[in-house]
Amino acid sequence: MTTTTDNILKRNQLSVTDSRKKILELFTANDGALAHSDIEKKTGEKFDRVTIYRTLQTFVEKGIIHTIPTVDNSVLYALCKMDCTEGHHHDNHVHFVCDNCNVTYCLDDVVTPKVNLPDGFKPKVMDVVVSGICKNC
Amino acid sequence: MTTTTDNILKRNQLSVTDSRKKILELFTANDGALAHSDIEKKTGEKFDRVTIYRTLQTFVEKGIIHTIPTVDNSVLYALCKMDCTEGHHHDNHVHFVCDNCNVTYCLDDVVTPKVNLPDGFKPKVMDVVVSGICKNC
DNA sequence: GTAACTGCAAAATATTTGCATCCTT
DNA sequence: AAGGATGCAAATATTTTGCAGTTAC
Repeated sequence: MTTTTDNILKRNQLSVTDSRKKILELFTANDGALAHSDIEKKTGEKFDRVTIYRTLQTFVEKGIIHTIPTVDNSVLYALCKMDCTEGHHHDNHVHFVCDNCNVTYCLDDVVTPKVNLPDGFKPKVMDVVVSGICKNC
Repeated sequence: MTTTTDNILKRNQLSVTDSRKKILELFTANDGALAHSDIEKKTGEKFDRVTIYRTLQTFVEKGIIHTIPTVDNSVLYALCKMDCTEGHHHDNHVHFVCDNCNVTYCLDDVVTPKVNLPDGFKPKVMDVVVSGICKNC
């Protein structure tokens, strides 16, 4: 049987390995964003730290996941839900960070609003980070 | 003669030292955001790396500067233009990163738009990061 | 003079690279 | 079998901490 994670990997011309499957599963199973350390914990330290770095980097390059800008400058990753392609990531995204439980949500469905920039600034990509209280708190 | 930077420091109950004056000057003289490494370079490595870390941290705590969320997770700092007070930073901000010259601008004057979040999400603070081409490129 | 700030050394963390071995195709 | 992926070791880079000496007030 071919699982969803296998498909995602194959579609991106990546060989299907234990670490990639497991890490990708974490993302599909979770609607929150994950930090490198979360992944280490949730995989039970089964994989080398270096492997996790390389796997995440590969996934970002392929457009499977993307990094989330955070105010405290921790590094967070979340699944790309739609048309992200290698190299360029389609990110008109809204991210939500809960002040209480500290989970970061990637709200792909929320439409990003327009902003009026000063003269001379030409916008291309926009990332929005909202913080507050989430639906589960 | 009392300079502006001196005033800012005094207003925040910080003693006026060389490093603090110089680093604060960099921020007031620049409309872009600064990374730790920028500060090292622009001060001509005159101050210890540790002093810069501590100075920046102090400024953030006092609400003189704030960190900017970046997609590539580098750590950037910019001046707070208005009513930021100790502990809590008033940040309905728009930040603009130029794809060309790579400068980050802190557009305090731009009004942040409203977004419609899914049920149960209560927004408090919103940070917007726009990238594209800036007025000088 | 005293409290606060700085610089140096070193510890703790985080990230990257090289290479030999193992696994996927 | 061949190319790519992993794990280990080690090199770098980044950030934090402790402490003694110096400076601002």
